[in-house]
Amino acid sequence: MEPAPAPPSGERRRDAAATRRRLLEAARDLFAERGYEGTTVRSIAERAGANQALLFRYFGSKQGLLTEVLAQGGLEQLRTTPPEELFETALRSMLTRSAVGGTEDRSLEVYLRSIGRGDEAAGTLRKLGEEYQGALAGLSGTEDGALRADLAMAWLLGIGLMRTVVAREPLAGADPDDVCRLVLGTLSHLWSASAE
Amino acid sequence: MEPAPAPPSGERRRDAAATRRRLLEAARDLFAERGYEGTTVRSIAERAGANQALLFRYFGSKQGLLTEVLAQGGLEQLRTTPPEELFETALRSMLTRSAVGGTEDRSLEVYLRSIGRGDEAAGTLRKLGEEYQGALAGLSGTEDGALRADLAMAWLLGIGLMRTVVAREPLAGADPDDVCRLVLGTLSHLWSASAE
DNA sequence: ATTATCTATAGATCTATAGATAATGC
DNA sequence: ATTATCTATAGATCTATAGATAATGC
Repeated sequence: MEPAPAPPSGERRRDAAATRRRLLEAARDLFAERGYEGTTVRSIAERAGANQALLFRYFGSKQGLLTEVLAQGGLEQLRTTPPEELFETALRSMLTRSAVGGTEDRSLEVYLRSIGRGDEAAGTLRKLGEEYQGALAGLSGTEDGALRADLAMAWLLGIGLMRTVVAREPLAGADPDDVCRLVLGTLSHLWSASAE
Repeated sequence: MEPAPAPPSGERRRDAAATRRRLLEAARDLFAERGYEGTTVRSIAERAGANQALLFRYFGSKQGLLTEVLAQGGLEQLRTTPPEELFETALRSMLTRSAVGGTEDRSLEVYLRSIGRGDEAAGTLRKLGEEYQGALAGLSGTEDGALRADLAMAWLLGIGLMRTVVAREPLAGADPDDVCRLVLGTLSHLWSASAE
């Protein structure tokens, strides 16, 4: 006999590891939807179907939970993509939010929603940004490659901001291919243009 | 005899209009620095050198104060600037935060720092965005002018995000003229490029 | 017996209001 | 007398903790 393979819904077997995982996923989603400060620990616990006190038992504090959420979402994609494809890859993944419920990376959304007080998540995103910058800076042959890389990243963040946070039409509902074509076509001038 | 022309610092003459104005300016600056929700009414009153209860007397609520801050700033500039200069004006005012204490427009900063939390302030802020879109949409002769306007605004916000929030070099410390030249030069292709 | 989970609550916010006080103008 | 300003506090949050309860494994 297998020992209760699938917990019947409504009832749940005691399992600290699983509860911890549910809390982590609930936090990731709520932080991404409402931002760090806009999310209460009680709402996280409720979505995870857990008691609110467990959050502190397992993560110490709300801040500790954020740290772990961002640590889990990774730089993996960045390191396995060649620089010349990097911008397009990042842009596309921001335009098409794959709706998988699993271990989706939503750290960029979390960051975008938590902008208000930079001290919370800024440090973590700064690291991510540096890696992107380093990879993109070489794309332009010019001396100010790093500045151009920053500007490209700024556009990427801005598009994410307008789409997922502001959610304004027509950008929010636009075909990713159309957006890609416009942005990549325009950006090609940024890489190659002289300083004039 | 002039009736107390300049109030000696430390002492202040009773003046409801002036107090109201000071509250408005303090709110504008704090909202721009910390976002709407990150700012407490007490901190606004303190910076304005006024009692916290006066804020509610003069503006009804914290939300009402935000509405007035945005009305005085962004909307006015928006309506008095011709569309073809609008983007550059907004970009420059975001790049060079003129340190005047007067009626500076900081609505984009407020927008940037507050839009994350999709609750109270969102509605008021969304209106500001729509006005910008409407003004910019006409710049491109193409059918998808609104989309291109959104993309331009996305870049504007993204640049503000990278400069004021992420504060990453070299963008944060770059010469505003250099940034303007690169961005405007690149964007000109966005307005004119065909859909390909 | 161990420990995952829950109850109850402390303590620190924050917005907003009611009513008192005191500086102004007539 | 009018009204700008201040005091005091209600009422509604929110994070975090201490200690009780109860489901598990030996």
